[in-house]
Amino acid sequence: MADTFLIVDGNSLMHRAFHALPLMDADGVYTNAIYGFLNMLFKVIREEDVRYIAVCFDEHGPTFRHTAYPDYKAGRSATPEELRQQFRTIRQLLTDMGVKWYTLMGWEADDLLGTLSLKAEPSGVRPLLLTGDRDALQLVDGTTELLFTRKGISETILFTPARVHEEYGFGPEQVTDWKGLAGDSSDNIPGVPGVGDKTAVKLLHQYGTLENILDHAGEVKGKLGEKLQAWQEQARMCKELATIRRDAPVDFRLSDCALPDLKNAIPALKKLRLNALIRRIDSEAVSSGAGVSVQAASAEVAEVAPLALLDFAEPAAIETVEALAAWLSALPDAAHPLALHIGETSMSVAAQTGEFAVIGLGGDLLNPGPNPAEVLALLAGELAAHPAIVHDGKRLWHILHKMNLSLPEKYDWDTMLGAYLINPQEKSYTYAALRGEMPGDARGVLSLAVWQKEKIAADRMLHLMQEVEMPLSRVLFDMERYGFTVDTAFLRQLGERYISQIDEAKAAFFAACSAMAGQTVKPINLNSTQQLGDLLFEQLGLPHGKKTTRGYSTSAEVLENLRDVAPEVIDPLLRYRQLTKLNSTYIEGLLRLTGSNGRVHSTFDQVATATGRISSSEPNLQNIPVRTEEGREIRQAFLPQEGWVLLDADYSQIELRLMAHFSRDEAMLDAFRTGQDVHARTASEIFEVPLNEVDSTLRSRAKAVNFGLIYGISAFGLSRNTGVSQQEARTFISRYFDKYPGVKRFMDTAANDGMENGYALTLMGRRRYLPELQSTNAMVREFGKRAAMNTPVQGTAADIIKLAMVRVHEALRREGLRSRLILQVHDELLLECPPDEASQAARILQEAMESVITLAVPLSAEVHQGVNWAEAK
DNA sequence: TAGGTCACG
DNA sequence: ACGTACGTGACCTAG
Repeated sequence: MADTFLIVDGNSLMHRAFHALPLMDADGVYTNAIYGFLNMLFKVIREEDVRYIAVCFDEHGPTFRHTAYPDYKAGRSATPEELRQQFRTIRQLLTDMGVKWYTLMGWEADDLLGTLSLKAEPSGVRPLLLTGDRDALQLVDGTTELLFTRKGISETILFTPARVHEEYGFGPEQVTDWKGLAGDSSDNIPGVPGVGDKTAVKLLHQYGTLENILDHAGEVKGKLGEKLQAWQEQARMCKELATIRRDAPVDFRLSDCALPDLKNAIPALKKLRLNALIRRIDSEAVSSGAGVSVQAASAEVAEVAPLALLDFAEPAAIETVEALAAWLSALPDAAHPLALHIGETSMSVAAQTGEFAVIGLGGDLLNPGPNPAEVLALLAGELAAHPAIVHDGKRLWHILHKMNLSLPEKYDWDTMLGAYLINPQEKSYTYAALRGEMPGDARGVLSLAVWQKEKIAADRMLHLMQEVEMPLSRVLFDMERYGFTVDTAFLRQLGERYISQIDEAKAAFFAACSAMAGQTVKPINLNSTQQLGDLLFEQLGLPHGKKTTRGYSTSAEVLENLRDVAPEVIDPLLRYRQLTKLNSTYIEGLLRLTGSNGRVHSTFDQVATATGRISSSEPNLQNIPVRTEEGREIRQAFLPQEGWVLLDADYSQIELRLMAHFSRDEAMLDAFRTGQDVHARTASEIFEVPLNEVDSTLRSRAKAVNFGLIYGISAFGLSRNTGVSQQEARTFISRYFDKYPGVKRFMDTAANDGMENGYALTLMGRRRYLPELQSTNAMVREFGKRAAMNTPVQGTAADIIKLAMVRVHEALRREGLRSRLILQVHDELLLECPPDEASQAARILQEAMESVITLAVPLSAEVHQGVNWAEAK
């Protein structure tokens, strides 16, 4: 095998390292880019068995590209000083090490890569390019390969011509054609306006080269064709700008590039305090993991339970129900909390005063142990009087209720809910998973509870625990118990209709495929994305977009883009997808879970989400269709108890109101205080048109911006979700922040607080740890920032509706009503009520929801009544 | 069991 | 900077 000649794009790698790693410094001198660069270099040198090496840098000053196109790279932000100084240092370091580096006035590093790889070819070496710049993919051919850095700089991917094809759907020789069409915003190369990556790939598939596309622009239908014609000069120029030159006048001798002894760098690395790198050179362990770990000193991380067990008396081993009764009667007075634990083969009880008993339930035929039902009845009787300490109260309430036993009067602590508040992102909240070294009995539960109480008080969540989460578990217990009536006959009828339409869609799809292929295509399992991808993209040759780990993506988003190419194939397929989803999840799934009483009893999981929301499962009643007319029909099957009515109340814009509250942004506060249509108002502000001239397009764009804010906005996300270009999205966002500076401040503060504290907080003090903010991977850190911005908003909305549920539940009982809460869908509550109670219940509901907390803007809830869920919306 | 897809707020 | 909107659960296929 030929010797490897590693040719490095120093600019690209330094930039990538700089942005991927947190700023590190040695006495005020920044080192993160240098560290990342060398780390990657050492890793590749070892893994690829490098024999020759050269590093290329840009040289400041105009290049031939600027001469051809004065705006080249104009939009790019200036290199920050923290990076510029590292560029100076790295050149010196490379010189010290004896690593050959190249730079040439008027030429970019890419061009040097192209030139060196070409010049080296005759020596019979294997040129291997190392870069994070996609342009360089055009240099890949039979001899030259390319290592592309990914995920910041922590990974590389090796490109051969075949791999380029696989990844992008076109070959190295088409890279420049692609750039000519789609442009490159980072270099300020415009391409053809309105043509993005996907359209460009589609065109290249059809016509091969840019020139051929432009020659046939007349055949391309619609707006796209017009644009191609109008912008053909620009496209040609962009292609030229993107073309890497391979004829730079450099003085190159392979022998200059022989790999030197890396130890030469040690003194300089010492000065920069890059000890980890020195160790790697020393030990020759220039190896695995370019990953670096840097911990922020002050950021807190989630704590785990301590091991300390409280003092207990020797366990009383109890074997008979009579003995248990005697033991219980000797317990201290009812003011003391009592912990109860139900195990597989035993039950145990522990008092805060130190008493502890275990009752084995087992035994055998000759010596039968106590009957679990009798034991539980005794314990429940005792527990009813004492404040109860339990793990997963809701589950216990179900057990007691099924056995017709009374529930504890006072609820002192729930270790499952405690563990959730301490850290809402544990994998599992079973007692077995949480107890650590604690015994698996009531002593352990009690000890854990005592520790948690202290911890939660210190974290200022006692109120959230005692006034929100614990009372809520009783409310959820009732909701699960009551269930929701389902009209099974109606569902079955709807299902039959779906099935016949599914058959039609399927037939239409295969007919269209056969017509397109010119022969009968073999039927496939339409539910298999693999088989479907093969049919669409291999057999029919449709242009494919994104790829997934297993093959081609066939998501609705991808299919939507193929509609103008082959509507007769795509439309029935989308229809098939929609109908099978409705039928299998919402018709068959729901029917399977409907009990003989005609009701479904969902489970509400109080410890499932990172933000404080509850989740619903078996069935999930929080994702019943509503957005499309056809899906919405399913809601007609959800009924109140016979003869009753449904009330549906939802918070209006609760998350945006919270954004207004947190940010105290004047314009936003004003919108809510004066009861304006917020999205219209936003549109009027950012598009600078009078309120009465905001049309539906502007309003819906503004609405998307508002949504984006709640999610921790990014231009990419906004563009992908609305179809506007990334450039436009950027403009919308910056105009938004100009008009709503308070919101901008809030977002920045949220991200900063998260970084400093290590967690995000809601209004009621719920916390979510964000270890992602300490990651060395820039992408992971960005995610952490968005979560830091979103969690206070989503989490506070969750706090608020939870408290409202507790209040509504209480108020209904206090007023002696039979009306009851049966469902929560994040910002919406559903009640079923006897008709004569409906108006009173509606008042209670609205009043409780709106008065739960006082914010800087009013909370508003709208209540509707109906005979089914569709009608009550 | 994991990944892809799609239903909801 | 080469990836990306936040939070969920159910169904299906493929290994």
